[in-house]
Amino acid sequence: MTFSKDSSAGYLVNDLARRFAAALQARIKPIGLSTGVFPVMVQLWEDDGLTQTELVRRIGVEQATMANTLARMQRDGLIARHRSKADGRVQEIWLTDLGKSLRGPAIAAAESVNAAALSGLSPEERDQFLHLMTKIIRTFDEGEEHGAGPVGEETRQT
Amino acid sequence: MTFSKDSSAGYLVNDLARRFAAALQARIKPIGLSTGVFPVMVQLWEDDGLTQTELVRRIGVEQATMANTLARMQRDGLIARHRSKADGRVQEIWLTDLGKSLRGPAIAAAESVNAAALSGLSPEERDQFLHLMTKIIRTFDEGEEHGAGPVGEETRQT
DNA sequence: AGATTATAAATAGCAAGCTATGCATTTGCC
DNA sequence: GGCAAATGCATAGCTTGCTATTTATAATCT
Repeated sequence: MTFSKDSSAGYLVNDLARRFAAALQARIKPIGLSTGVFPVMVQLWEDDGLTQTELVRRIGVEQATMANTLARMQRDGLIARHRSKADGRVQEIWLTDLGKSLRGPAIAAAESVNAAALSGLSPEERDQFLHLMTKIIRTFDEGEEHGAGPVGEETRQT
Repeated sequence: MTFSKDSSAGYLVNDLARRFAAALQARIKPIGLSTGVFPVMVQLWEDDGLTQTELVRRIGVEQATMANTLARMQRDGLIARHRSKADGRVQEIWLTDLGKSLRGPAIAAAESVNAAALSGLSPEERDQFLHLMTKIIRTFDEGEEHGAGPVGEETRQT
């Protein structure tokens, strides 16, 4: 019984993710961004002044990961954090002028990566691909809902 | 102009990879394995005694990443490293008895993750999905061949 | 043979993900 | 009003990836 990496969805997804990340990194590093920072910027370009909790909710990363990412972003002059007057626990995240200015080139870079990566597929295949991924993500989400469903943890049938 | 994460291939692939990794981690952690170690084990179960360079070639991770992963694997008693007599620079990587013993459960875990993740797709859709990923990976590879092709670096058209 | 070049592996240092834990503030309840 | 529970962030410490550099051993080229 051989485990073939070329027919394992998990293996291929992981491989693909690393390639996408490397390609994006190559294109946005010159303008001072990185892959971890990118999704946060996307949200802030959409809605500036979000709280950390809201960013966590939208991006789906752990709170601690977000805290660290925001710290690097502040260090690099992309954002500023201001304590909320309404609630002393909350930090509001605001883009700096620098951060705002990167929107155009950054989005162009990401779209160019997507376009290049999918350039070997027909338009129908591209739709199929996005559709299948969305469907699989939904399956994962369902697993979580009913507390450890099919994807979460092994359904023990001892 | 809005960048929608739900229609960005890169965004979805990254999301999916994290979910696959988390699901695999949940299943193999109990037997003492982790996601980074898994691909190395798969190769060694196939061909024990490989060199680090050969593992790097087969798995497609950087040499430094492999060196660190192997160090952890040795620390955790999964492998042993022996200097080659033929070439004093080379380290041969051999599974310990513990390492060998994990093959069955580990592969079962990985296959169960794949099955669960794809459980919402029809058999045709699953084939499609694997096929599309393979095709995209090939596109990335072509990019590298002719030194910075479409996916590697931006074709500058100033 | 000796100097240079090439190759195998290790190490340093960073990013980005995770879990677990701690600290401060707010909310809710009596 | 005051205390317990909840909430928002930060910190510690780990894995897994990366680039760049260093060290040791072979190979190659006069």
